[in-house]
Amino acid sequence: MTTRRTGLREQKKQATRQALRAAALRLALERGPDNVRVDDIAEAAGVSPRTYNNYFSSREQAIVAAVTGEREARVAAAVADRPGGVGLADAVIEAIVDQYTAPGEPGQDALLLITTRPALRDAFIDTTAAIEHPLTDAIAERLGDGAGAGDGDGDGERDPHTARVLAASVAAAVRVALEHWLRTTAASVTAGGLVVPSGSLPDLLRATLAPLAPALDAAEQRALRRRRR
Amino acid sequence: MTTRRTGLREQKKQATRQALRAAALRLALERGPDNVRVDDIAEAAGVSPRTYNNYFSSREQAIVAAVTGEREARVAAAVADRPGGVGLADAVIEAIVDQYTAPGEPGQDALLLITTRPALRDAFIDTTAAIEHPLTDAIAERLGDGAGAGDGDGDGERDPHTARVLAASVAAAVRVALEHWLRTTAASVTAGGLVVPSGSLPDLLRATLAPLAPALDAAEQRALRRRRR
DNA sequence: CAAGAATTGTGCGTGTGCGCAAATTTGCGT
DNA sequence: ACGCAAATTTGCGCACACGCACAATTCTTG
Repeated sequence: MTTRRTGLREQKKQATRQALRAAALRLALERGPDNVRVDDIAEAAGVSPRTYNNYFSSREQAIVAAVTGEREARVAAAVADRPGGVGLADAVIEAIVDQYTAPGEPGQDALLLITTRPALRDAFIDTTAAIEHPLTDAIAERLGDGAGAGDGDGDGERDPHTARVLAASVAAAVRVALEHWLRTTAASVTAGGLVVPSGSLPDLLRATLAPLAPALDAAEQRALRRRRR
Repeated sequence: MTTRRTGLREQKKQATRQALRAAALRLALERGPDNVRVDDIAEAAGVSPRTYNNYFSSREQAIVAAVTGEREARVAAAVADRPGGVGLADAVIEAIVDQYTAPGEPGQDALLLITTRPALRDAFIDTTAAIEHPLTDAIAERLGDGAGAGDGDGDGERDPHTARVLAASVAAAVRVALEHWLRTTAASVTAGGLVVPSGSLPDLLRATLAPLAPALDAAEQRALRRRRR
């Protein structure tokens, strides 16, 4: 009811997407990421090279997607699941910290690979942009834009901008945090010789998102006041 | 003392960059943007195609750069020039409105061309990312991070994150505003048949940036309080 | 003023992104 | 069960982004 449009189509689609991600990561780990052609990935996944490009627009995207998974959807769900009692800022910040802290499946070697190669780091950072639209919907929901089931792109809401701006700002802040994290960890890797998994990524995320808390809470107060009217 | 590093080198560099921008826009206007190969642009600017790619990584970037110019530097300068009396939020918002309202040189036909073609619209939207770093420096300056002349990437400041996050958020908000503006104007163009230059872009920018004002002012208050200590 | 260092323009080759149109698969109505 | 419409895959082809090695020009230092 939520995401299935026809059932079998979407299922097969996700299957091939999954196969491509897995193949890309596996090959990138076996040989270096520079010794992997897109033809190899396509062949390993059992599809045509052209089909591969229908799913991912770059080789790095596929590799990174194997690690990030469906983080964007999980973030949105996490925001929606927080009880209404906590403030919007806390809800958003903690939801993000949760989703970016839970290592889930990513093997440490995959993360090392990503932090090492610049192209992969960039692709990993670009991933944060994907959380913007789901997060927009989640925030709009919490702000109580009562105007129906528009999926975020319609112009029917009371204030179309606030949710979008806040979501975009949060995504940008997360990107800033990841950039900083990748820079420092990369530096420490170069210096120490052994990988330092993190300088406490949760704390860094909280510190980076903190400046946005006033904006989030102010928007929530505005929404409450307007709704009460 | 500000931007010149060696003098003649930078001068020639800006000259070729300018030549490439101008050639790209001129050719894109004469023929359609789809009938312009990068070889043509390079030839019109008198450089090799390879050199062209040293300056712009896509054909659309070059065309759009002819219109946007050095907007990023002007935004930063505008923020820095506001008197210290006005709040940070007002300073940033009005500076941005000024720079995005002043049409400057862009001919209306060039703007029409950009709003029409999707690829050019995307490139135009991506331009907003460029204001992030200059804006970071300007905001950091206003927040009075007293720790020396670091150009924004050093870690020597008191709070390295706030300025970066705020600048990134502002850039993201501007991007949201431009996306909305381009969508609606494109729709009205399709509907009306004649181009509608804007539905008051300044007001749209102000409305889109408004949700960030609490964050900007809160950061300023924090900085003041910390500095007084 | 001369030699060295650094930066920029250039040619070449490779891998890749993507538009287009035909072929195949899937969903749905009857 | 069958056929029509929509969506997806695939092959083809072209233009392009980018790494690498090298030549030319400019800045620096003795």
